[in-house]
Amino acid sequence: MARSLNARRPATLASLAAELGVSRTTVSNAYNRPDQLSAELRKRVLDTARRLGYPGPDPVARSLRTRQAGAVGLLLTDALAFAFEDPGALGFLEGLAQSCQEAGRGLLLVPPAAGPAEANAVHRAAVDGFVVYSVPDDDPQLAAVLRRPVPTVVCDQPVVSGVDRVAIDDRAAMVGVAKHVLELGHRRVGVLCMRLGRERTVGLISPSRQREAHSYVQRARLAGLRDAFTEAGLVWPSVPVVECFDHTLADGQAGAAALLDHDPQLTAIICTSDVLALGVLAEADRRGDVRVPEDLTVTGFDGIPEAERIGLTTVRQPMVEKGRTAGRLLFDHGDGPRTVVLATELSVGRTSAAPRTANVEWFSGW
Amino acid sequence: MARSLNARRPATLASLAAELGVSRTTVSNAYNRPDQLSAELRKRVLDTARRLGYPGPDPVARSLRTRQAGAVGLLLTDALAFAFEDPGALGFLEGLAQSCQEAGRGLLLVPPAAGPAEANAVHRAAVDGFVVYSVPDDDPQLAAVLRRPVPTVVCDQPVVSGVDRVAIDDRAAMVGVAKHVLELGHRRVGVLCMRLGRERTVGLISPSRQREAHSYVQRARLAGLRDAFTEAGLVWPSVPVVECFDHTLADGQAGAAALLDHDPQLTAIICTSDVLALGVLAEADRRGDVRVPEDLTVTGFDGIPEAERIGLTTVRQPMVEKGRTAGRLLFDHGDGPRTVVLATELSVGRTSAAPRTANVEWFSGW
DNA sequence: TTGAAAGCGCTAACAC
DNA sequence: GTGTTAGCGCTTTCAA
Repeated sequence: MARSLNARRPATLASLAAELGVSRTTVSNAYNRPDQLSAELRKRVLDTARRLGYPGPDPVARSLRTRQAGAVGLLLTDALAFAFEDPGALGFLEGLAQSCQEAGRGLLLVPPAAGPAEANAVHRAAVDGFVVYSVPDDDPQLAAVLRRPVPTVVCDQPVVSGVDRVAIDDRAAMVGVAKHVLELGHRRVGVLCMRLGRERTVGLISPSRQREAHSYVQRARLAGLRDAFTEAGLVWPSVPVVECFDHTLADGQAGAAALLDHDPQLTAIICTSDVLALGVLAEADRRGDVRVPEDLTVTGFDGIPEAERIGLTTVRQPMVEKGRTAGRLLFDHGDGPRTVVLATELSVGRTSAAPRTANVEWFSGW
Repeated sequence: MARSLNARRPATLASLAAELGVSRTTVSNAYNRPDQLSAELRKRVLDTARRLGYPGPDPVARSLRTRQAGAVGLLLTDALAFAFEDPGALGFLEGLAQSCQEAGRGLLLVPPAAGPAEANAVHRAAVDGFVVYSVPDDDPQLAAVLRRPVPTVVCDQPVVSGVDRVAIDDRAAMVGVAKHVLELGHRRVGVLCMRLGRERTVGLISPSRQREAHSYVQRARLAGLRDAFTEAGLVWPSVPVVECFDHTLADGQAGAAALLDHDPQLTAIICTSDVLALGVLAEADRRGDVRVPEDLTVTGFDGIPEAERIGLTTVRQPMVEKGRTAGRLLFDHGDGPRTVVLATELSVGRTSAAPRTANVEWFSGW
């Protein structure tokens, strides 16, 4: 691509104007304001342009002048490809793409940082605004975005002052899941969560690591569990929590194995995502002697299509709507920074039931 | 967003230089060529920048100067969201995103045309190159891309002179499917294909419409069927072909219904995509009295994950690899225009079998 | 090391 | 309806 990158444009607006013996304004108008010149002159301009191989006004030069890029930048966790494998991210992308299309804006997927901070792709992105989707709190690219003087919308992230935000109430939703599980009578419960920080962690994690998680969403969901468990009289630090590094079924399965090896008596595993929950189901299936929900209750979070299909007990959240809302906030830039909190819904499926040795009597309810 | 779009930058490279009492070159070097000035001066520049709220060199101005945008444009059929709903497009996108990420380039999804040709988003895209994925031959956006003086790669499209291309041999692959079905003994076969043109068509279509299809891929696949059927002694124009407008399971199901209503004696339905084939399976299931493969053989094309899972007979094509190759062609711009044809593989699954009243005897083989 | 000068290609006021 | 003037903000020779 190198050579073509530096290729001279075959013709410019100025050279076209010279060829035609008119001013540059006239040529510019031929493209941008057809009503500002005679149809006949316009045709002559366009014809000559074609003859000279002039492809129309250079987009970059035009952007510099008009201060509009006609595109929004999207910042995602990790690899770009991550977004295409994660059903949740995919829904978000779909919604955002819809908004962009309606607004006639392009959607620029910004590649992750690689190398020195100064070379960050965020600094090179020619965009009118950014959407930041679920990146760690301490992500340097997020910091770079916030420094750029363009409107920004964050999604599934903590509040940033002066920036629009769209989210769900992760914490409350997780409280709902916990209550559901506890009300069924479960007392020996394990938890599977997604990556909390940059480092690859294996096995059980401590409450302090939970609190210090760099992922806002995971932190909030775990906090919801902690609150509900504590309120029910359970000792949260004694609840086994396993962190998965990759957000894949395979990692969820490995996490489930760790959890079940740690305490074979567990009657329920609560997951902070559906993908992980699918991994738990796979592990239960592999073990053979663990039937769901008879022997093990499994819950997820997100409401991805696959979860819906198999009847996973989970929290449905409107992923597509989230993306669409992010776009809307960006394009209908209102007065001050706003936060839109979307509704979620507990969806009780076929993967949760009372434990076999349920002893619901000594649970007094909420 | 309007206000912020026109917002003045809080500071520019020039104002920073003035404030510091140095030249603009020095400030520019502080960002782009750290080795060209003392570490101490550089620090002073960067500190002052932070204090003044200077976010670093403006990406658009820099692009104008360097003639590099640091991004690749992607042109897709129809709606942007299509990319995230269609499993094939998704795989392609994933592969392309990988290439872009490795090359440190952004990936700009160009919104579809809406309105006058002059307002086409292709003309506004600040990119160093384009990838065009499976758009109709007569797409005005494609024409606009080809006029832009940047390298371009087309994928699943006809050859365009002077432009790199990545594809599979759709026709040969479909000949393979047809042979498979014919060798099983099927003679009453129906065909389900994707959209051939811009207009919404319903029901059976004529051979002439097939030949005049604006979708290269569909044209090639149908041609493969025609060739194989003809070679086997069947009369192609008598083979019912139904066109689906939307590439969805629902449309595939409706198409299957049309086909089965037209000829209840069909023993096989060949589809030009897996998604459509899944629709056929759904319709067979709905009818109850049509079992697959006992009563009906169904084949797809693409090898999407869902097809793999249920054991659909189909043609596997490397979608992700296709995307990655497109990126590679763009970034390692070689000598002349090149075409890369990727290999495909017939995958015989559980949805194809001999017809119940098979009369294989009078078929002499190939 | 640093600075001065030149211009990337275009559009928006404003005058004619 | 058309032209003139003045930059948008930056990088890059080249000279000091």
